[in-house]
Amino acid sequence: MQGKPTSFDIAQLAGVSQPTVSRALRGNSRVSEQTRRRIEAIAQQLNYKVDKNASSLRLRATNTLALLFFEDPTPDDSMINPFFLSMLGSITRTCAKRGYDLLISFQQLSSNWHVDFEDSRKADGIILLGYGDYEQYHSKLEKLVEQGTHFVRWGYVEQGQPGTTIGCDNFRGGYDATQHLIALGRRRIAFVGDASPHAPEFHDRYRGSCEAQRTQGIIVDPALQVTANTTEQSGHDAALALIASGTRFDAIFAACDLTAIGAIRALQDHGLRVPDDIAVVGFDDVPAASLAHPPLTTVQQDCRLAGEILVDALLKRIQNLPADTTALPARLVIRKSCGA
Amino acid sequence: MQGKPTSFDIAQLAGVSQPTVSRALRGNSRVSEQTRRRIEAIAQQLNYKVDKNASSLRLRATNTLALLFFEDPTPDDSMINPFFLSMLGSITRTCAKRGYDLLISFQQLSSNWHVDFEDSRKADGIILLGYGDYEQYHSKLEKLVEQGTHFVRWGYVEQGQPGTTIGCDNFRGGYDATQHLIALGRRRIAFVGDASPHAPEFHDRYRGSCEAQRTQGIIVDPALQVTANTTEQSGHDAALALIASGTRFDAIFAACDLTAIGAIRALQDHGLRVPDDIAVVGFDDVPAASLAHPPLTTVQQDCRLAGEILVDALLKRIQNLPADTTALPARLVIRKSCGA
DNA sequence: CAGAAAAGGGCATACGTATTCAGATTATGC
DNA sequence: GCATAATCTGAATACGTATGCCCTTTTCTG
Repeated sequence: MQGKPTSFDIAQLAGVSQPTVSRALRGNSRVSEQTRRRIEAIAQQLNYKVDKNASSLRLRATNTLALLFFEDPTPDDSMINPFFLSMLGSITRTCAKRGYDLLISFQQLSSNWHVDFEDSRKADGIILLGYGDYEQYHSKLEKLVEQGTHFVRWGYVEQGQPGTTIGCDNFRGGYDATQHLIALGRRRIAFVGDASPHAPEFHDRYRGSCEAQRTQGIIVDPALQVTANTTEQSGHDAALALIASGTRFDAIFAACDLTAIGAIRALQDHGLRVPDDIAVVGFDDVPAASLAHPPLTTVQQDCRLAGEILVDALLKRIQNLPADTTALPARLVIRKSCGA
Repeated sequence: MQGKPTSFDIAQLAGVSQPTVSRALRGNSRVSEQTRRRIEAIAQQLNYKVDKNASSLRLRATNTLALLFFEDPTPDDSMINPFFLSMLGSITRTCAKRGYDLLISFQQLSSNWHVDFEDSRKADGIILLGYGDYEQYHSKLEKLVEQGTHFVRWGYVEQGQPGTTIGCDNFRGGYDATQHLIALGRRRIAFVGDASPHAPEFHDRYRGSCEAQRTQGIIVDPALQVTANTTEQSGHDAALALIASGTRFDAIFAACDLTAIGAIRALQDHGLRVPDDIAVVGFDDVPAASLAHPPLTTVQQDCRLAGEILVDALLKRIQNLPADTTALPARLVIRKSCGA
């Protein structure tokens, strides 16, 4: 025997056949306790590990999940939205707990990811993470369903969508954030983010914000909606545009924390005090939110829970059990930036 | 044919044998251009993908790398050092560029990671990332070498270590950071971080700092070294301890940015102005560093470059080519927190 | 104590691909 | 025109594991 030992090597040393080794190590009840122990001892001694490739080939299952990140607008290498990074941490850990390996991959939304991982049997199922143009996304999801690929998705939650989606209650988050600003006496609340239906999560946050305003008798001014993507730079630029427009405003609800942080920087650069002159609320509660100056009030998405639910939902789907599309609660975290 | 198509299915439709399909799709020159095209067309049409498990089994190569994170002290789920997250981004992208998949896994330094991934043929090699007690680490590295496992490591750079290590010039980084503080007129420079040889990266940063001080005729006061780990909380606590000790100090060099940020918070909570009263320099240049208030002067490690080099070095090792242990330059990034 | 059932283990084979070796066909050189 | 080389393709097989099926031995059961 040279190279890594195989089940045949173990079998020979244990004086049994190869199938017996396989059965023993997999816990098949048809091998006696005594034999099993002997085999296990020898396997351990030789540092034998089951060859995952051969095993997966035979079992038609890889015990591996694939995590696909989409980054539509950012050809820039370095930046990953910290919110997704936090989720990644939770997903990784949950996979480990469940005995699965995790394959990760960054994809352009436009590429052919939807016909790769499972078709080549690299993974038993895939988790989709990321923002992007929903139209483009949606059609690919349908293809995944059609192919019978197992997948779950983090994002915009709507019953009747293809597959299982886990997301947060963006509408409610937007509502609560805005409600908070109103309670602080703010009346001219700007929305910095993509309010178009192409970005349904952000669209929902915006809708929630509008609803809260209407409930309080505030007439929503379209001039207060400034489009930005999820980067700090974009938030900075949008805030500058807002200031330049001359529209009066006393608060900003930003579609995500990075945007909010960028906006705060722009405000401060213009001598506006946060929160005294302009109150700001973000969304996500990324680690940087509490570090911002002033600390950012934001709507927290529970990454840890989300990661767990995503993985568990996917595992259910892999076993062909039903897994429901679910909206997790969004929780307002009040910090200093919205005023006392 | 039911289920996913195999090379036999393609062969039948193309009127050739299975081996010909395999050869055609792998670009073996011994199949005619015409035949290849026909086979490729049919494969595409049926959405045929090579079964990775079967392929890997046969080729004894997986086209997959494994990334192992160590988190020694942190049983806390949520926190991953953002520096490593940045590196993760770069590693992932480089893997993709090189046509490799990436398997990621979080491990306790004490677990048996060193006999898992490659033995079970899940990956062709592994990348090790993370801080931890070097003693424990070192012995496992030796075992990896002994087993012939392909690996590269990010961390403390020293010629003659087992395997290939890529790291940054921590000594130089510490030197430059401290030199900068001295140039600003600071003379009582505290080090917040683990200065023990068990944490050789940080130890080197400390040594560099001491060297810079000595060069300028400053006598290093051991009372100014306060131990902390890499978390914000720990930096906060260490700064409090330093203040409580009554030792006079006018600057802090923190072993990493999170520690620095925590320390700044503690200083500010005590009414000390940063940088006016106490100048602070960090290490890593994580995204949060520029967001901190005031923006943090720090020593940048080039994550993007590091990730690329790690992957490429590992690929070399997998091909049994030499891959040198390398120290990348550390670059001081001056921001506001160290005074004008 | 006979017959049946249960327990334990081996034989053969399948999973899907890639390569070695040999055969077949066509082109080339003299 | 024949030998030789060059080009293309197929048959057989190996990679390492897991399981259906069958056979042997032991243990019940009445």
